[in-house]
Amino acid sequence: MRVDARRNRDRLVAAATAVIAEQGPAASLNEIAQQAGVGAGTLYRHFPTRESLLLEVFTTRIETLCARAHELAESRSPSDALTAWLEAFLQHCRTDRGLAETIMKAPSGSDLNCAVKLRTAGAGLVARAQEAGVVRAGVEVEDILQLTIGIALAADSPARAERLLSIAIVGLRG
Amino acid sequence: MRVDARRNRDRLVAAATAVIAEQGPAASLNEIAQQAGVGAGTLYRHFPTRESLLLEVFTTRIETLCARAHELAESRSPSDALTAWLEAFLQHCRTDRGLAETIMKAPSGSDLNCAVKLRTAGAGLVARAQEAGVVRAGVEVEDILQLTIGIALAADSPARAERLLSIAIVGLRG
DNA sequence: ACCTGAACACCGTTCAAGT
DNA sequence: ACCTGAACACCGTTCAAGT
Repeated sequence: MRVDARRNRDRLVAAATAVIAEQGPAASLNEIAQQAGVGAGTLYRHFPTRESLLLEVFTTRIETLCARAHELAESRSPSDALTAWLEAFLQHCRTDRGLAETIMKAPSGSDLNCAVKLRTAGAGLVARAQEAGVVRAGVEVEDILQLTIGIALAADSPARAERLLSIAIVGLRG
Repeated sequence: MRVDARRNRDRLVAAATAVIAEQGPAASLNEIAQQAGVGAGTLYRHFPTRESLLLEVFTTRIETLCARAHELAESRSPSDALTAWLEAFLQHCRTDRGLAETIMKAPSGSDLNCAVKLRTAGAGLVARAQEAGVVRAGVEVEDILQLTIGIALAADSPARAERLLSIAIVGLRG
């Protein structure tokens, strides 16, 4: 990769992070390119779809969540660890609607590994919770993630989101 | 209301129904106006926001759901009635993403009475279910509707949606 | 190889001009 | 009173032309 290409890519991600934080995940791609000091075509070469750009922007946040999963697995009971992690995930999805929507729409066989990482991190917590009998057998990580994302998208207030998540968690026990 | 105004309004709703069925709730308003044989300005006079047009289009469907609530309340047990109604609601939201999103975004104090009607119809079923001990006290209709809408929005397949709803219903019992 | 930026076909929304 | 439709400022996306 040529040095100027690398530099342009970095600038695009930085600009996208700033603009998306302001305008949300539907932010204008032209504006992102302009703010990065780059032609529109360059943005499209580096990121052929909007989703690919969004996933790049969210990578840091997703990695934070994965790290949190490992911390919780070591420091808390199976039940507490899963609950705390889902609450953290819910917060992220709510402060960043783009995160929720992007993960939701990412095809399950996606080669974009950050969504995969998230599923893997969650799977550990879920398995522990199932062994402890807090989550009934047959429930998949994917079920739990989608349920949490749905709550993040549909809840009309933070308090409601918390409440719906706790209802969902009770439901997981069977 | 002048007769031509009335006629234009009807044509707009008919055109919107057709176009939205094809293109989803983000369908082009210009195209709807054009297909209705009407100027763009006329659409805006009758429906100042996209949401107001969407709610008009969905009114029929929402009334169907309300009627179903009353039928179920008379013919089934409290538990079955609520479950069956939520399944019907889930189906509607999934076949018509616009329905889910529109209801979700409709301000709770909205004067658009179709969303209110839906809440009222649901409230009867929820109250019965609570008396029967199938839904724990403290849960609001609004909680249940938002949870179901969230599931409709986030689930990646019909089978998943069904599964998530049944998890949620278990959670409602407390 | 990589980048630029004008060009294209759209979008929502407004508003002077018509009837 | 109500409607029309051209006009405006956008949008995503492409692609010839440049370095």
